Amino acid sequence: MHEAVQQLVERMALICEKEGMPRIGGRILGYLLATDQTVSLDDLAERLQASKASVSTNARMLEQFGMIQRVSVMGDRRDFYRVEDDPWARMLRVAQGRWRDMVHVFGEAAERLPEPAGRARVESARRFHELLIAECDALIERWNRLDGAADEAAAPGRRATGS
Amino acid sequence: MHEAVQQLVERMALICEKEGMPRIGGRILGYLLATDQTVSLDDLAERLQASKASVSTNARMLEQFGMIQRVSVMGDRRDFYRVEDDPWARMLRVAQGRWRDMVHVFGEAAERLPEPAGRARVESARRFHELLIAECDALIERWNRLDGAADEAAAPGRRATGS
DNA sequence: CATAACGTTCAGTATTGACTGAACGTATCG
DNA sequence: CGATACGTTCAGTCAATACTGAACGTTATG
Repeated sequence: MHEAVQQLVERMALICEKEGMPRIGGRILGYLLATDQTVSLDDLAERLQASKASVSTNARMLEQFGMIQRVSVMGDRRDFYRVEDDPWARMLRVAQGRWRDMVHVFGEAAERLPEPAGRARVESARRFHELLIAECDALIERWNRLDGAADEAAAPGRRATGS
Repeated sequence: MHEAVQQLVERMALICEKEGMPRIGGRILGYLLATDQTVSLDDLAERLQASKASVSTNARMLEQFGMIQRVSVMGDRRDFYRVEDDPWARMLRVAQGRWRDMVHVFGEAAERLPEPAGRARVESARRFHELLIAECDALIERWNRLDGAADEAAAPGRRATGS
């Protein structure tokens, strides 16, 4: 395994761990970002030196987050994985969901808290997260324009299909 | 302790835990959001049913994140804590720091990865996070305007100092 | 100067949860 | 229909870490 790939894998492992998700999830994401082929579950387990069980669980979690994609190949019973077309925008969508929960929590608290100042503060927190959600929509839209333009300039007609 | 306060405290505990920080940190933040007084370390420990050691550690962590503020009172040797004026914008600043790290990681990988498609993907990830950082600045600025306006409308000249 | 009231640090404990290996269910092939 | 090759689930293990109680250093106070 190429040294730069390995470095990215390990760094993504630590980054993802800091964000609260399991270390192996970061390794999978890092490896799939680096390679252009769709990789089978067994291959992932072997390359990342992890058990099939762990890779299976974490890959499905990443799929849930919309960051990687399970792809089936005709004539092959194995599952293959590749990174999603735009994993980061999808990641933001997940974050938006969490913020929506916080909006709900703050909204409820803003109505029921005993102290007026506390209510005002929590109401402010609610508005902040609502703004966050709205701005994220705008950000994603802007990113789609930027990203599409840059990719076309760099490599017209991309999306290599791997193996 | 008022039921709504307790509910907010526990929900913030779970939210913060999900984000990867200790549960008691969330409790402290929730309680300080709800109450308008500056609270001593002992009081926090008693109200949240936690040890002084734990509260001390987590309070300093929250202070590091810029979400709460340690305030000293003349004639009193105790430390008091209150929530920062705008904890959420400060939270975003911390997130920006993490994204800057990711920009660095992706930038390095984009130069060294063996496969061209991988390089393009990682370079795209780098650009995305740079956009994220830039947009956050704009968001914070917009929030400052919105928040100031709304607060003035609701309670001209607030920032009650508590006990 | 001794005592008391702080906050912090540290060793120890307990709990969480990530990870593994084996068993399982299922589909494909001979 | 048996055998094989998958992915998933589950019980068990292990490491990380949140949390606690006690000891410590420090500052005020009688």
